[in-house]
Amino acid sequence: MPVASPERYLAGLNSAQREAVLHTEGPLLVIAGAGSGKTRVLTHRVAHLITAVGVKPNEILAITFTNKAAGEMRERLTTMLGPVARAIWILTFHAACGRMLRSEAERLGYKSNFTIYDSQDQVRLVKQVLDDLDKDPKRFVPRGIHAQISKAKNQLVSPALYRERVASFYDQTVAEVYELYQKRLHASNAVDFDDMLMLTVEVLERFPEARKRWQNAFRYVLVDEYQDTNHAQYRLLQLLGEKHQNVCAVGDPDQSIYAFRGADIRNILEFERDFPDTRTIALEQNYRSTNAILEAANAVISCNSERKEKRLWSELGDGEPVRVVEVEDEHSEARYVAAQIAGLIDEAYAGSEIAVFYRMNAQSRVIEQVLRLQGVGYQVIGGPRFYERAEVKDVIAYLQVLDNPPDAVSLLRIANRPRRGIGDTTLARLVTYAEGRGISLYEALSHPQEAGLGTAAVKAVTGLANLFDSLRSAAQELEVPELIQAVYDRTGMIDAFEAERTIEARGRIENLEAFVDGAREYESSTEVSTLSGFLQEISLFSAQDELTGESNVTLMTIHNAKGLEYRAVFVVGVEEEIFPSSRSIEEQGIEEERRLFYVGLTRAQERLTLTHASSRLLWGRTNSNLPSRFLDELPDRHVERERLRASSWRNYGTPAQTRDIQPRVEHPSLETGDSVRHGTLGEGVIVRIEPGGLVTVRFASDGSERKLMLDYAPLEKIA
DNA sequence: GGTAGCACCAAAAGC
DNA sequence: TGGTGCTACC
Repeated sequence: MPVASPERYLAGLNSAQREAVLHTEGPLLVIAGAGSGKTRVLTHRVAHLITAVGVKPNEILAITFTNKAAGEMRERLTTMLGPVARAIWILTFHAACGRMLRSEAERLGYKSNFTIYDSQDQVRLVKQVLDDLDKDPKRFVPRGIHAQISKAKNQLVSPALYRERVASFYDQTVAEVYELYQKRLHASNAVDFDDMLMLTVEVLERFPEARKRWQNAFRYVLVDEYQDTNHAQYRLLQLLGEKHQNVCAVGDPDQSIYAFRGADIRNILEFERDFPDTRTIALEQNYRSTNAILEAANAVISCNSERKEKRLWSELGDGEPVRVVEVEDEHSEARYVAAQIAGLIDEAYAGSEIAVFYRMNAQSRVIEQVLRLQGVGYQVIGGPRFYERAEVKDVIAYLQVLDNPPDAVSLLRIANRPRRGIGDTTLARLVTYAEGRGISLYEALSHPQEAGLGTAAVKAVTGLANLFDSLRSAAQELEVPELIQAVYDRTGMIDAFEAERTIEARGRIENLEAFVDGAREYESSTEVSTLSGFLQEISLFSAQDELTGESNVTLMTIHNAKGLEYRAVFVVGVEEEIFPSSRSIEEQGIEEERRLFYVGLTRAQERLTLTHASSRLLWGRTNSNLPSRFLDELPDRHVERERLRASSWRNYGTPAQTRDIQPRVEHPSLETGDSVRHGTLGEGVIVRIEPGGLVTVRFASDGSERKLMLDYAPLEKIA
């Protein structure tokens, strides 16, 4: 069994890191620059608390934002400490709140097996409520209203408080919707994602016994990515840390990029004010990138005024200069990036060590096209998540109704899926009837006649009620995977997809099968397998762990890239209106945009290339964008700027040119160092040959370097 | 009650 | 340009 000894684990740390590990008592703020070994500090600190300070594992609460981060931390601690690591509370904000809330749910009138609604469910519920209140859905867009409600909850604004603060007619409507929305959730024994935080805070604030219980439970609290916390999360930490004051926040204000979803950078900037006698430690030594890359990043971020001064440095040498390349349009940009990637792979970079970042998902398409054409393996991170797929959500909705029958949103979702003749009219009647009688929609299913339904509808609804009866008794006897199978069989979901006979339906069936596999995994990984337990687990799970790509080049938005690193990074579309985005320019969000750019730059270990196009087709329109202002903020040192000649690129990478079999053959007769003669430019020397038939020639006449396409340039070798 | 076709709109995304 | 959500029609 691996046991960490202080000598061993302290030896691998620099002095700032060591101090952060050893300063165990009282509030601690660790400003951790990109690549400065933040996770190392967190894990070592926990190990130190347990092995040297003698803290019990279950007295430590380590909070992250993502399941992935929590999983990684647990894994590393298991390596260091062995099985005791299992008892530490290493959880996401939501999972931690979920645990506390389940055991305190009764205080707020919920049952502990409450259902958790994701954002899709939330919007559906808002829609229903708007409908019931007879609001014009054009004036009051469900998504927009939901955003308001979510924002209010993040700020711990209850429906009552919201109503007090109403400042416009629109607000007035939101207040009405918010109130009814919250009542509906409660009636369904359901909470939404935002409630998990807000209600946990409410329990801790309103019930002193609960507050004492959890304050005593956690002697030490650690939070990762503190710069991304919103007000509710901030308040939660205050409450939990109030007694022991052993709150350790780790984060980097320069990497705060989630204001748009409620994160408040002031939480980290004002931590020292909020927790008196805070010790602050800055980690500035970077173990990831060359100095060329860090100097570029430092120069850009220093243009922000809302920050804590910090300067990253590394011992990894200057490295290759950062390259800024101007291309003609998004197609030549894609071809250029593809050619460069091919070159890196020739230089023995693995595909998985290379990434392409963009500001918005829509930019990935062109890049994907060219990479496919070039035969370069790639994976795109982002896009629809497994558990958000419609068919998967359908099964989950069935399971949720079985587990928690009052859950009306789930019941409405699957009442007519697959089609069984229960339309909107029928459902509306049932809903009205249920409300009139003060019963749940589920109970109303057993009284179709009383609800005033026609003969056909009565038959259909009775069929549904019977289906649920049969599934509920199945749920008593079967394990989760078998129960899911029973849902497939008795609802005819799979049959319905099979009848479609389309590729799309095939894919849906595969997803449903994968879902059963997921349930099997759950069953084997837990001691007591229950339906409730399974649902709780998956409702907080979401795929960010698709990042396991083998040898593939990775394509993703910069937001997705946070926390990751690659030997070579390309950032495309570094143009005004794109990056910074037009919205951020209008709304004065440039500082956050600059931080996002900074996050992108600091992902690179060795090579960093930034491209911008002089024109670009976006949303059916061609725009000419200026190079991004961020490019002007780069230093001259270690930065190389070049412009690709349009003509050399026009046809590169198009199907006729594609070398399918041997995509990267070099021109056989030329090597670096060869002398060549160009038809119009005269004599020169080859300084670089890149795959894709690209050569760089330094011309003797003026010493200038030009990038040329071998296939087109009038070049001949001279002796 | 189901579906085809059209109009509309457009960032980023964790749980 | 491409995906989505609603209206009009079968």
